[in-house]
Amino acid sequence: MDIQFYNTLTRKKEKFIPVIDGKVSMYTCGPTAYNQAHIGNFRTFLFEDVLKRFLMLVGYEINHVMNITDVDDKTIKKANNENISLKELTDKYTKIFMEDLETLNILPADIFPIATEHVDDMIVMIKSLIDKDHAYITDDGSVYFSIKTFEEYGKLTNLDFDNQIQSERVAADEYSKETPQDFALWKSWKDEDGEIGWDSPWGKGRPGWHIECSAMSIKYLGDHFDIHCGGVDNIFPHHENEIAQSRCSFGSPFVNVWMHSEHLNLEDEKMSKTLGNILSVPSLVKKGYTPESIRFALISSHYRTKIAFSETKLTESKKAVHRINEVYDRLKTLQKTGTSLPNEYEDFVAALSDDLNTPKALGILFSYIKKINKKMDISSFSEKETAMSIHFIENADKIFSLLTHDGRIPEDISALVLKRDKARKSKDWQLSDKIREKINQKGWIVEDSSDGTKCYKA
RNA sequence: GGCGUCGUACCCAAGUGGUCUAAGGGAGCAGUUUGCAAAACUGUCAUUCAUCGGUUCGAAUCCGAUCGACGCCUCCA
Repeated sequence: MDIQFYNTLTRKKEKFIPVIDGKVSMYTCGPTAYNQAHIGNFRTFLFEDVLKRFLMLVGYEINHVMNITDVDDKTIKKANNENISLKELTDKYTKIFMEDLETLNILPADIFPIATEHVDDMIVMIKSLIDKDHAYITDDGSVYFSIKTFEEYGKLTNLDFDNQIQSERVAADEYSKETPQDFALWKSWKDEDGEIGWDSPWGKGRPGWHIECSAMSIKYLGDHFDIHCGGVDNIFPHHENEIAQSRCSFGSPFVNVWMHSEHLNLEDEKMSKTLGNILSVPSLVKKGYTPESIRFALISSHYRTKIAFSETKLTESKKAVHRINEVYDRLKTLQKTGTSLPNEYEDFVAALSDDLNTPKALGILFSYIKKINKKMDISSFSEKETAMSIHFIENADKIFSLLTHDGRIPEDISALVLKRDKARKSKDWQLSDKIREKINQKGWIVEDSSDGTKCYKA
């Protein structure tokens, strides 16, 4: 079955053919380590996670690189404001980022290259761009990429720079540039940078924003790799500039498929610090939303559509996730034989093969669940069917990761549950209700079903 | 000004020329089950796809116009 992905570069869905048969190399733009990543950032990281897991499921070997940006305007400013070293600041937020990834069960990249550890690689690349006349040095020792030397500049963004109305921001920028849209490869040191700076052939300074991704992606994935992802806001200028630098420096095709995820908004508002509506992963978990329901909320819309995020959505997601877990638990109590998969599994894979249509794939999974529940209700479910159902759900879970994996019940709770079961057996309803109340107060829920007593976190 | 996206039930959300009198989830309602409660399971829930025209044997899907929401045009996932 063909896999198709929407390529931002060509603005259409294309058949996915990896550069090397059976292997996929992907680069995903990571965080800038100057604050805690918010739920909107994680929408993108989760899209990338699902993409990667899907490619793994269908048999590809993945080489995944995600950068950590630990030097730019924001990190420098914040470190100097807080009077701490750049490393102190970025280590702190990198650590938090890694923890949040783990919370959401996002598979780690194979390599997380750090920008400041690759300044030499960037300098080599900048040098080659100067040598090839794609870049020029200004009086203050900065280096700029000259966009007019690259014919394809603007292709990714679909912008025509010859007929652009100059925005105020651009016009107000450094006047030493040849063309207003030329972008910095190297920024010369300024007073406000404080201690932060690196030596280069053009004097002390620091790398521009885009060069790190070019240098690091090429270092670890080669100058022609399969997929490069990020949020839509990265299309311009970040990825447009990456293409310009990389292609001009190496003369190679660089990236085959560019994939970008749409934004997540809070209700209708854009998340922003001034509005104070930033949601972090730990803050949602603290409110009682499980990582699984957060995952569901973020993947139940297609990655190229905007999400209006809300707590209502999380509550609904929690119930949907519960439904999957419920049927899985039910299946687990039955005998099974065989290793085959149901026909619906093909539809499931086909949905994901069509530009990673996660909502459709979830729909297929849920209607399958309804079907097998009905069958189980009238107890005409064979051991073979049980096995098929379990395999389908487990395979789907390899991508979505919605089954509750750490449902471990603390000892004091399970002791109470046992005590209550005993009371129920002797029909001491008063005592059993009392214990139930106690368990509820501790934040757990007990339910009596025909399969026995169930207990899970509220 | 340029480039582009979107508008599907009470809410969320697939579907992009015929199998659509439109998948799936949540809510509601009804039933089954149950010591009770909760949960679970089942059934039900859009002759209609922002509006108006057009193309076509056939349109939610293509084209045009209108209305509405939004993104990008060097901070941003």
